[in-house]
Amino acid sequence: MRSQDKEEMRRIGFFRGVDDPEQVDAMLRGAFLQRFPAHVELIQTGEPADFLHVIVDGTVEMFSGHRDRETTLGVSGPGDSFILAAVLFDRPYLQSARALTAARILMVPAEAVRQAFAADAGFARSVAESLALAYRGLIMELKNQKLRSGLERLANWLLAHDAANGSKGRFDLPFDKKVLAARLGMAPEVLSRSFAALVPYEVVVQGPSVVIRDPAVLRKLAQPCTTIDGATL
Amino acid sequence: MRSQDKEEMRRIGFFRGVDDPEQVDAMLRGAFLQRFPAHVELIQTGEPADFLHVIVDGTVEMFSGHRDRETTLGVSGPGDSFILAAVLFDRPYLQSARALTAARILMVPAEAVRQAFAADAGFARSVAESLALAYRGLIMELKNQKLRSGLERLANWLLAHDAANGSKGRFDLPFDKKVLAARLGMAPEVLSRSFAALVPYEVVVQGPSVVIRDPAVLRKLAQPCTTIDGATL
DNA sequence: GGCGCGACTTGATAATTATCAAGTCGGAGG
DNA sequence: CCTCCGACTTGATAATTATCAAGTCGCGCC
Repeated sequence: MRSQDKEEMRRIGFFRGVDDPEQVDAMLRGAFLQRFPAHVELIQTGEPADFLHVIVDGTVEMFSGHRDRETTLGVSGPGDSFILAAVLFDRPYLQSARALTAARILMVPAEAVRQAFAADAGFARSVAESLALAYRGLIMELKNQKLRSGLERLANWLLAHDAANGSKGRFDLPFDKKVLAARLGMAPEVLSRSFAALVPYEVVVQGPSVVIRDPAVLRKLAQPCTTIDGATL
Repeated sequence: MRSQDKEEMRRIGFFRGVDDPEQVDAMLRGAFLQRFPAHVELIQTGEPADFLHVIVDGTVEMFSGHRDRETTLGVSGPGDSFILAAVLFDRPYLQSARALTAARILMVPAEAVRQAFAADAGFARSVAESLALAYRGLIMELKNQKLRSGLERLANWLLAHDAANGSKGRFDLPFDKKVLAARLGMAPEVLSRSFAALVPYEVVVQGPSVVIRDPAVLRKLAQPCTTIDGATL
């Protein structure tokens, strides 16, 4: 890793909680900062967790398949990492990852992460906090999946995405509809029909462009709830 | 808490990773060891996380509702706790808990847990490991829910439960079928029909008694997979 | 011991979602 | 600039699941 890249990596959020800067250097010593084009698979389900991947730039889709089906478990961005739990226990990945856009990924050797975890209390706490946040997100997602219909999930996703982007009532979908469908747990055809079903609720879609003309009406259908949709921290 | 109870509580698995025994004493100082009868709701979704609950004896159902639906997110037993993530961040519970059997629950004040987390590196690591384990369990559960049909989930649950109980090919369901249905993400009527659908796969059910006459046949339908069903550690 | 309530099963129907097929359109690569 | 491939939409049908209703059975409480 180039000196100037190392300088930049020292400052990323992932290392912020580390007490001893020497631990950050130890983790960076064997690390790679890799640039990937879109569509590349970064890790695969079932593979041993040799690296912790930290997203510096770009968007990554976490997904997995079983038999002839595939689903998207989450979409991650800068500051997120994958997969801490697999690295901590030195167990195979339970998910695959694919770059949705061009991405820069810091790949930290798993052993170095475990050593820092064992040696640095601040880092251990930081890891615990990341895992707690991820855990809460998954509980919300599982509730979303089990307690709501596909249409409700879409409506709530639209409202949450709008809120996270300044509540302007209009935005472009950040990724393909195929990915959004998988993320919401439905087939692409069903997402298409769900968007059509939202027309009476003043939602206008043209390609990736979405306009929510009357959020209050959509909210009536969606019935958002902080324990499923809320910001976790 | 009685002296002898305190002695017993010092030794539970939850405190095993703590470096400084004084931290365990500090957590136990304001703690309660409470006995609850079956059916009692121990915590409710949306409530502030004032205590960390550790199950000493008994079985607890983690569940949540939305609008007029309810689902079971997990069933926990001795050694498990709830809910670490809420306590760490001092955020409301995202799940409710109900005793399925009579239970003894150690209730540790949340503030004391946070103080020990900040002060004791061994405890912080132990918390991180618990959260990592729980996280992996949830990923498997979300995959189970999104990638399999209800019948497949039941078949895999039966095989996993049998394997966890000595692979004798016969066992009694550990809780009501209503709870199992909710746990698997289906209505009780659908569970009933799913059991009936398993008759051609040599599964015999009488009340809570289940016999798996030919595990190989059931496995053919279930298609178990370590990244969805496997033991996590 | 009897009564009442909730778990469970079964039947019927509605709703939701998946799958298959066919066609359009846009973007990427040659 | 043209061609090809994949995303997306629309139509049709199958599969899965939810919901409602009604009846049975077992357990707990009085």
